[in-house]
Amino acid sequence: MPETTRSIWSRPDRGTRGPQPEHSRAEIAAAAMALADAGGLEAATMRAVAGELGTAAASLYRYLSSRDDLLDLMVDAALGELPLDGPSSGDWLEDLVALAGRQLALYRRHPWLLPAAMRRGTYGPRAMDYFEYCLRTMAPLPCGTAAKMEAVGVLTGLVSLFAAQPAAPADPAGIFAAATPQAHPHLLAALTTPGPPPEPDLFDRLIRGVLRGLLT
Amino acid sequence: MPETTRSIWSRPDRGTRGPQPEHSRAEIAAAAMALADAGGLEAATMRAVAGELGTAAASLYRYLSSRDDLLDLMVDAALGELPLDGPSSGDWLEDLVALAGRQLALYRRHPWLLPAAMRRGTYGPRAMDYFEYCLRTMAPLPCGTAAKMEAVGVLTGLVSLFAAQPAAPADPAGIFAAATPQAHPHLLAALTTPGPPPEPDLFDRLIRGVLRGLLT
DNA sequence: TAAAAGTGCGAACGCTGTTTGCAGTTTAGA
DNA sequence: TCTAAACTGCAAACAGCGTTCGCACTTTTA
Repeated sequence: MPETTRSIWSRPDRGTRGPQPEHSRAEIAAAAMALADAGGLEAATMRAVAGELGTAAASLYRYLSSRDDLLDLMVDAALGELPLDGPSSGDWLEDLVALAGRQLALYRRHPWLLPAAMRRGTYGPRAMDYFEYCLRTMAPLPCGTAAKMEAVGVLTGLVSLFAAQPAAPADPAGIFAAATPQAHPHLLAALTTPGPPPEPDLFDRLIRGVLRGLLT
Repeated sequence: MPETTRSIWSRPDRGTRGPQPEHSRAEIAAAAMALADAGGLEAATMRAVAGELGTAAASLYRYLSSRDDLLDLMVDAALGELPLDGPSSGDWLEDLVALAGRQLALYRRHPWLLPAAMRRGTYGPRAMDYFEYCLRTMAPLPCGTAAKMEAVGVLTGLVSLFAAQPAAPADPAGIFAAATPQAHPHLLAALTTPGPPPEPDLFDRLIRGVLRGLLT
């Protein structure tokens, strides 16, 4: 058995001795992503992934040492869909805001990505490319590196925050069904008052404001 | 069997007919919280909670219709530890910043609370008290109610963001162990450059700035 | 050519949430 | 007062999960 070191990224994907493996980490990750896209993260069971690949569950443990490894692989593969090689606008703030938008779209496209990425193991190669891109974009700024890393953390955190909310908010009257006029007068008033709809570009405004406040 | 309606909050905790139940929802939630505090959320299994109460796993289904109900109960009970009856300072911003600080401490005290609260079912009574408190605090502001609800969402989101990060950040050199000088020069430079430590009151500053920007 | 290392996998293990069926208990209505 | 309905507690089982074991087979190394 392959010695079970900390993360899958520090293990070679295969040895040199035995027969050529019939599958690859990328193939396994792709099969698991397809299952999770269709039925959520809990649909990507070891047995289901193996079935998708035409093999048996136990065989997956030749490629992974645990299901956590599978989730790490899925997160990394999904991050690979985030384009980082577009042309730079020359404005660091515009580039970061655009990146956040693409990242939010990615999280919306793969709803399983947020819970899978939150069980923070070590970062995979794609996550390191992401950090590298952010730091390169912020290179001209005179801030310290600690502040920049903090800013990246807040950036991804804000994306996660918006990704956790559904794109179209559910009916609040249903969610707060048990609100009582005695105990929750303000809440009930807020639910019944129509009021103007919120501005739709909250995400961009928030990202811009927070990054500007953090880095200048 | 109790008809399995949407959430546990819309079901009566017991009928009027049979013998008096030997336990209560509050007792069950307390036992589950103790287990989760000690061994994480996955330690609060139905069997373990039942064992803590000196009963059998199947008996819990007289009080809950699923484990999701148990988690809803735990989240609500934990939110009950958040004091909302303190004196108001008269300054809405100060009150909300103080609330955020107490909330962050709560999430740190119960690390299982964040993942448990993120699987958004409907809100429990304690969550509605929380919303009510926020809206009451923001009552003097001239903003629309939609903007205020948005601000509350961003507030709890920022708390979640900081709660997800460990209090003492882990060694970055270990997390980014696979960074290579060719592909990640900025990242490696950021890791080796000592630089000044980040200011410790990032949380308060961020909350204050975001709320001010969102509500004025 | 023998040994070492790797691969695929059927079968099992321990654990999980949940359901079923039954015996005992309390209340509601005639 | 008495029967029927509703409720409680729970042993036992079920289906599914991640994971391990042992074995036959294949490829590379020395």
